[in-house]
Amino acid sequence: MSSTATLATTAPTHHHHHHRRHPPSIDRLTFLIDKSKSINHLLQTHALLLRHGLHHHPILNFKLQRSYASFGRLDHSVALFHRTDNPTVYFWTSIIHSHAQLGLQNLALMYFTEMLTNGVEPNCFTFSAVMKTCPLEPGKALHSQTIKLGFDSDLYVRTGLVDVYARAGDVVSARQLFDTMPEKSLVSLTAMITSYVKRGAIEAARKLFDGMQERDVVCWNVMIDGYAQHGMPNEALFLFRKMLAAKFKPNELTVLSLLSACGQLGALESGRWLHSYIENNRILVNAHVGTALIDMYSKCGSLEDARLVFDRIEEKDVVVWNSMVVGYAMHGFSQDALQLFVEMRRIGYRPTDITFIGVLSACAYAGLVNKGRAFFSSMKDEYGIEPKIEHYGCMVNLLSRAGQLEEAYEFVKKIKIDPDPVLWGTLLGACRLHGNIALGEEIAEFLLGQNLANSGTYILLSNIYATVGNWDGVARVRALMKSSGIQKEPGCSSIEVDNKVHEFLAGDRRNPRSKEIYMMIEEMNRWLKTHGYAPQVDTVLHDLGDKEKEQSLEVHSEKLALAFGLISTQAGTTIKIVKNLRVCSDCHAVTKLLSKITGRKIVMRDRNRFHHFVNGSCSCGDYW
DNA sequence: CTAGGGTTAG
Repeated sequence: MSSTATLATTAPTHHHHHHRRHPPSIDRLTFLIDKSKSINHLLQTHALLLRHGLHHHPILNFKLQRSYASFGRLDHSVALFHRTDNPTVYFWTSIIHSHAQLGLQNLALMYFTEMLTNGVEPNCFTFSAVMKTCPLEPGKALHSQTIKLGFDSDLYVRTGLVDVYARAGDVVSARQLFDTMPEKSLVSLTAMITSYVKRGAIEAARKLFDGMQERDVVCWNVMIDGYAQHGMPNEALFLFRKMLAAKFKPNELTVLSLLSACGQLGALESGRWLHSYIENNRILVNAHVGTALIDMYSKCGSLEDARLVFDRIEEKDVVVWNSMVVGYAMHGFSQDALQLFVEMRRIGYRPTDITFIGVLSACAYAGLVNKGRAFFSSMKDEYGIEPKIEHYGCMVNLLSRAGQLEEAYEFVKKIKIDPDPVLWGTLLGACRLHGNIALGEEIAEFLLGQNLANSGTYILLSNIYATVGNWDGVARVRALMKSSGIQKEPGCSSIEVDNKVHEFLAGDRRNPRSKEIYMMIEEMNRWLKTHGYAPQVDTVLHDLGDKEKEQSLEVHSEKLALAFGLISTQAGTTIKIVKNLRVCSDCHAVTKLLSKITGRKIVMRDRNRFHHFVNGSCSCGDYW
């Protein structure tokens, strides 16, 4: 007994030495390679092979190469391949697969071509490997080759082809290949669903999904993520509940999609629930999950939680840092954002274009014009990052917030990229804030002439006129909108109570507690009146009398959500509201006052930023 | 030896 024990605990090198004259069997070596737990294990087995002169054995060599690749050591894998004379089709396929897996598509294709040049016949496995992440053009060439060789009906090859066309956005060809498949599988169905989801054809995707005979976690993830990525976050959460009810076990990718959905909804309670789900189910909070959590907490208005997650992520990458910097910035906590930026550089992270989105918006919110300008030039000069339209957007914000509207305009005109509607919208918004009619009209006219105007353009222009009391202008815009059939995008505010997200449109009466909500609105109006508040009827676009205008303001979606928050949460609780558009100025003023009257902290997320209303004032400093 | 799923943004 004791001698057996000694043998088992002997170091591997000794063990091998002991067997020098009796080389380990091929089976034993195969086992060692396949069961390697670490790269070191593998290196030891490799040494063993060399010692016994077995390194030319085709199967062992092939398995060794595959194992190196799976540990992310493509360098070893490639070296081994190049040392092999006349590699078999298996070996070629494996080296192609290893490159494709890591997204090295050009190299994968290069090996494929080389293989053909060497007179080695590809098989179904080879085609399946090389098609992975292959672009459309070479994909089409592969397609005809498979037809010539009679492989195109093979389940795996065909699924690969569906995926090639799907990834290239050619959903028609993908569907045709899919429909004519001799046999379909869960995977091919998922590939087709993915194709629809990528184009935003969620209905079509859902139809296929609903018709599936069997499902697995991947297809659930694709469908849930489809909703999350296409502005239907509530549906994503809804489908997730179905997934749990159907007893499927969510994984890391599931929670990533759902955290994004919670962030979009501002659904803090659901987000917290997911966070505990992650912890209870041993899903590792790696950089990906960590980023998603930080983003969710920031967008749900809880920066404290975002920071806690940030501090606890062991292996932070630049994306993790970015999400925290951006989180601080969008809440207007500029100093924290900039401090974190300094810290990340000190540790040695290289900022990316996203980092500068955070840094520049932080400067804009804090009015740090010169600092922002300096960051903007350092982007290119110091870090070699070409500014994108988004960065110009930040600069326009920065300059116009500081009142340097003309300079912002000049800035936009000098941009080499074509300015887009969002950028012009930012500038137009600045004109509203500074009551600069002349520039506002110039921009709006330009946009109308270029056919770049959207409903936001009209609304902003009208708001500019309203700011300076130019009612003729307001009326003109209204007429223009009417004649060109432009509809205002409906404002929608949501609030999460008891794990459920409640959405409100203006004048909405769909909520079961509607009656109480409108009673609360009346109560709010009485409070406001006592405090001498006069509704900003002038900002109302519609052709209505003052009384009606007042009434239309009273039922803005923000106010309905706020009233619902007041009647359905404990006194003293922070109320968190998410709005799809910018906050209207009447609602902003009302919310400020109500934060004082009710003693509640109110956090409102609008399309661009957060407003923290506390005791009668807002963190945006009335500039948004 | 094979096929399908992902994080930060004006």
